[in-house]
Formats: sequence, C-alpha cells, structure tokens
Amino acid sequence: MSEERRLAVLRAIVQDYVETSEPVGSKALLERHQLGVSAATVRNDMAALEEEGLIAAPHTSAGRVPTDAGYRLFVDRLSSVKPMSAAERSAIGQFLEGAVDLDDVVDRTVRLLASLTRQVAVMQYPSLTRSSVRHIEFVPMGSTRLMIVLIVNTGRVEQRVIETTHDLSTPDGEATLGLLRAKVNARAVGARLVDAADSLGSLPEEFEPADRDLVRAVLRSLDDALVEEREERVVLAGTSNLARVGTDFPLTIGPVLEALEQHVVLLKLLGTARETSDAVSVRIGHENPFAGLQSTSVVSTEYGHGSELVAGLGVLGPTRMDYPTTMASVRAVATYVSRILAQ
Amino acid sequence: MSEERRLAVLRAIVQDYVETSEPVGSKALLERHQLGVSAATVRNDMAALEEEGLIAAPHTSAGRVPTDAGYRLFVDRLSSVKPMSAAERSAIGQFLEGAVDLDDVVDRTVRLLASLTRQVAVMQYPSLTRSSVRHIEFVPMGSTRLMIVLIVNTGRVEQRVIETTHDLSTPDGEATLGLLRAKVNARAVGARLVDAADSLGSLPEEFEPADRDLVRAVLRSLDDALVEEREERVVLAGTSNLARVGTDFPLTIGPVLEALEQHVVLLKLLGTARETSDAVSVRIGHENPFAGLQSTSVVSTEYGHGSELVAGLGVLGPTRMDYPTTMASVRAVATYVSRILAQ
DNA sequence: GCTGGCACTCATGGTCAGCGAGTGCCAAGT
DNA sequence: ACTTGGCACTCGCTGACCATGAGTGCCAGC
Repeated sequence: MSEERRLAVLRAIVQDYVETSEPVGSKALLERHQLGVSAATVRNDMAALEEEGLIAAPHTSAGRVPTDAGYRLFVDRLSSVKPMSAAERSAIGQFLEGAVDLDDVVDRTVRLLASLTRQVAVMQYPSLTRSSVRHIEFVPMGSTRLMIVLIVNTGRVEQRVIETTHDLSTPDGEATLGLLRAKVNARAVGARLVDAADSLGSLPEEFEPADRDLVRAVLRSLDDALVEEREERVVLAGTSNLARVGTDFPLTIGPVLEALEQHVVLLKLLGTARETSDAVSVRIGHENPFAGLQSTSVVSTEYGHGSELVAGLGVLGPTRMDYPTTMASVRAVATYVSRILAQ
Repeated sequence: MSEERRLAVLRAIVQDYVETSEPVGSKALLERHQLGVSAATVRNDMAALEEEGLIAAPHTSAGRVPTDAGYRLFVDRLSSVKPMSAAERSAIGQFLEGAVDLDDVVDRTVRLLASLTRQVAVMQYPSLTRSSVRHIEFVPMGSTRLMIVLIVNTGRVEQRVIETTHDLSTPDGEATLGLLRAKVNARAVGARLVDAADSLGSLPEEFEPADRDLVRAVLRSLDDALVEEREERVVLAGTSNLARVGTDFPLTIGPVLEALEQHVVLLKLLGTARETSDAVSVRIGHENPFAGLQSTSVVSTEYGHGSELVAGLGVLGPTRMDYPTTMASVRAVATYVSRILAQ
C-alpha cells in the first residue's frame, strides 16, 4: 500500500468533492481519474485515509468527504497555486487602475475579489501603524469653534471639531493659530501616527501662558484623532455568495452572517493571517477560532507597497472550496492592489 | 355582513399571522380574539376578503395569509404606530449620544435600528445636495504634487491628489498657492456643493497667464471632488437577521442579499420613500420595484435637522412583519439621529 | 344575516418495501 | 506482500399508501 498512491487518492477525493459537492465513492473515483488500480484497492486506501482522520463518511453506505485535516494536507502538500492567465491578470489590473481615490480602490478590490472567487471577500483598510502624518490643518469655524484636520500619507483624512474659549477670528487669534499650525506640522509631519502624539507633548510650554489652554485642548483632540485613525476598518463584498453555497450544502448561514457583521472578528482573522510566514495563508474549518466560522475556510494574505506591508485581505467560503484557484485570485489581487497603492 | 367586522377579521388575521407565521384558520381566530361571532361567520367573511384579494390560501385546506394588498390596508387603516416606552426612547438617545464623529453616528444608528427591529437596517449617508462647502485646503506634497481637500458642512471630507507642472515648493509657487487658496475659499465657502463649481468658473482669468494651467487643473479636480462627494453612500447592518426569517419562511435569501449589495438599489428605495408625503413610508412586497425584493417590505423615513431633510433611513424585512412596532422604531431612531446631527 | 352541521379537500406525517451506491472483508491471484 | 474480483451487508433515498386532522364551502334552519 504505497504512501504515494494513498495521497493521490486523497487529492482525487478533494478535487471531485469540490467539484460535485457529493461524497465520492471508490467507483466514481475510478471513472474520473486514471489511478491504474481497481476499486477494491482504492477502498483499502480509503479505509487507511479514514483511519488517519483525513477523510470521513457521512454515513455507513455513502462515499467519503475530506475532513479539515484532509483539506489541510491537500493545501500543504498536494496542490500548488494555480497560475492565472495573462488575460485574467490584465483584467484585474485594468479594473483596479480605474479607481479615483482610496475608498474607491478598496471598494473595487473587494468587489473584484468577490466576483473572481464567487465567495465573500474581506479587506482591511490600509493599516496605519506604519503610516505617518502628512499634514495637519486647523480651520476656524465661526469665532469659538475650530476644526482639526489630520491627513495621513495613505490618503486618509480624519477630522474633529472642538469648542474653544479663545476667539479665533481676531487678528490675535489668527496669529496664534498660524503659529500653532506651523509648530505642529514642523514636529509631526513625517512622524508615524504612533509617535506623533509623543513628539507634540511639550508643545504647550512654547506658547504664552494665556494660550496654553487652547493648545492643550487642540492637542487632546488631535491625540484622539491619531488614535481613532489607527482604529482599523474592514470592508466586505459578495455576501450573496453565501446563499449559493447554502443551497449546495447545509452550511448554516446565520452564524456566518453574524460573524461577518462583527468587524472585530474579521480584523482578527486577517490579523492572525499575517503572523504566518506563507505568502497566502489558509485557515480551514476548525482551525478558525470563531464559533460560527467552524465550517468555513479563510484564505488571506497581506498587501501593501514595498517592504511596508500595510494590511490584510482575503476571502471566506465553505471548507469545500477550490483552494488552488482561490489562493491564486487572492494572491493576484493583493499584488495588483499593492501596486496601485504605491501609485 | 358588516364591513366593519370584516376589517376586524383582517386585522386579526394579520396580527396572528405575524405572530405565528402560520396560515390562520377560522377556528384559531376565534380562540385568540373575541369577535363575538361563530366560526362559520368568520369563514364567510374570510371568503369575502379573499374575493377582494386581501387574503389568500396557500392551498385548499389551509388557513389564510394576508396578501400584499391585505398588509397595505392593514397599514393604512387598521393600525396605528405603536408608541415606544420612555425607557426605550431614552436608551436610543443615550446610545446615539456616545458617537464621536459622523461615521460613528451613522454606524451606531444602523446597528441600533437593526437590533431594535431585528431586521436589516439601511441608512443613507447625509445627502449633500443641500449641504455646502465649509473650507477648501491645498496641501503641497513634494514639489510637483498637490493635495486638494474639500470639507463639507456636514463634517465629511473629500480629498484628491494631482500632479502639477509647477514647482510649488518655491517661494513663487507658495505665493500662487496662497492666492489660490484665498480666492477659492472666498468664493466657494458657504456655497452649496451644486453651485460651488459654477462660482469658480471664471477664476483662471484672475491669475497670471503662466499660472492658469495650474489653476485650471486644480479646478478640474475640485469639480470632480464636488461631484464625487455628492455621490450618495449607504450603510447597512443586521443582514444576519435575514437568516432568521429564512428558517421561518421560505424567503429565498440570495436575491435579497444581492439587492442589498447593490447600493444603487438601496438608494433608490430610500429615495422614492421621500417622495411620499407620510412621515414613515411603507412599501410592501410587489409595491417594490426591484426583483428579488418582491417578498420583502421596506419601512423608511427621512431624517435630518430642522427643515433641511437630508437623507433616508429604514429597515427591510419580510412582508410578514410587525408593521406598527417597526414603524415606531424607524420613526424614533430618525427623530433622535436628526437631533444628534443638529449637534 | 347568523349559526350549526356536514361532506369534501389536501397537506402532513408515518410506515413499509425496493433500489442502489457504497462499504468491508475474504480468498485467490501475481 | 499487494492487488483484485466477488459477495454479503448496510443504510439512505424514493415512492406508494394510508390515517389524521385542520380547514373549507355550502346549505338548511333559526
């Protein structure tokens, strides 16, 4: 009973099951693959694979279905990422090129990924732990209100409005504001979001005592914005694809939709993905730490330009998934979106 | 056969069916409501109601189910918006008070609405047809790139980056930029988004011929941003509630999810809602112009501060829906979010 | 115009038998 | 030591059949 053939059988089972979504028996397997052995031999191999926990039978007289462990082995050793055709690649590139701003890039990317894989696509907004301050602007609104605008080098903008005790419409107020704008930008521009707040700490002391309250209030709000902007957002598309799999298979769709609504969960999914060393990470069924996602798999990767990897994106679908093509799509989209973001 | 009693029967049918989600027969009706007549009489009334197209029987020997027309009559004449308790109202208010910025307000509002109604909540971002320019800022990035930031009076921010032929880091460039900033703001601030572009049309002529190309490029991009920002966005929450109704009733969830992904469809839903005169608009089943939403109802209303109604929000659920309470929730949430937005 | 009664319809749920895909195992072949 | 053909067995699936009962429509009487 050669080890090699047993794995070939497993590969064949995975491929057939993914295609037909029905438990695959020894006979059906022989028809669709040239294994060069008889049905009885395949049955013996299957028994062994079942013993190892790689496949399982839904009931006594049915074919076999891969277990999570079976898929894992398949992904790790029995398949390679299926390369995409030149036409597909260029279609991806062209579609993403058309984006006009960051929101649009993200929006197009998830939609594209969802339609390529026909599954649920998830994309984290470019994470800003590594991103830096591009500019900070102060805009007076009426005499006692001030809008603070934070512009980040990824193109994102965050704004805050505060009430002030100073009247900023006086020449005096405008001068203070101009000074503040200059000093704040001189210190913060170029600094990473995480560091920017620290570098501004001693700023109030450089101002007249009378202005220090104002400066402190501004810094407090700016600090808030810096933290807020680091807060990570996530976007998704293709949820209707869940309905399609729902008809194929009794995957209970409710818990999955719930999980998808909890963006924290999604962020964790994409986040832990990045801890793995592989380019494209795959988490299968129970490897997934979240109840409700135990019969789904997540294929994800990181994207971003150059050495600064910024965030994660990926797709979520049933464990019965075409891993090679899905992985190829995820990888290709990540590559292209990284290129676009590098501008 | 009194008209009045027939309507009472219809009301009872709607109420029971909403509660039990099973076709309701004459006998069951008698048990749960004091109609003061016998089962046979109710049957006669039911036959009449069926004749009028207000109820229908799924099959010969089953109870009756309201038709879309039946729900319509119920909503129009047989029910009143159920007032919410003081506790509920204050909970709504408190939850929304906690929001830190516009995104957060919208986010909290949809989530709240979804959990109150246990249905899918939809909310349009504050529409900007009536909103105006608060400030326009130009930020040089390196020597040949310029970021244009548009700040709108609802707190939204839109940004664009353009390449320039001018070197803006020279004193000369900075002077031009300063002049441009002053002139653009002088003309555009306070103007409605729709009008702002027009008011800037003649601006290039006020500059040196050498600078006009730059000015024109900036205006083109700004124009783009003004249009872009008018483009309406929509946010939703509670999609997992669809799964719950899916188990109750063979509402095919797929087409609904698809419709929900097409934000244009949702915008139209909320948009046409505003054309009706009622405070809370209800569109039932086939009254809905979109395939895939023919077995769902949409309860929506407008929100916004004062006389300036800004946008729509609402919920989407199965036609078999508790209209009075849903309408109450939608109305209450709209009231509170309007109050919050008025700051 | 309401009511009780009655015959009729039909979806639902349970039982039962036949079918067939698929298995496990064994004895024989290479 | 594997592989193979054969064979008995398991068990889910399908369709037929039947009993049940909720619900209806209609009619004659009040």
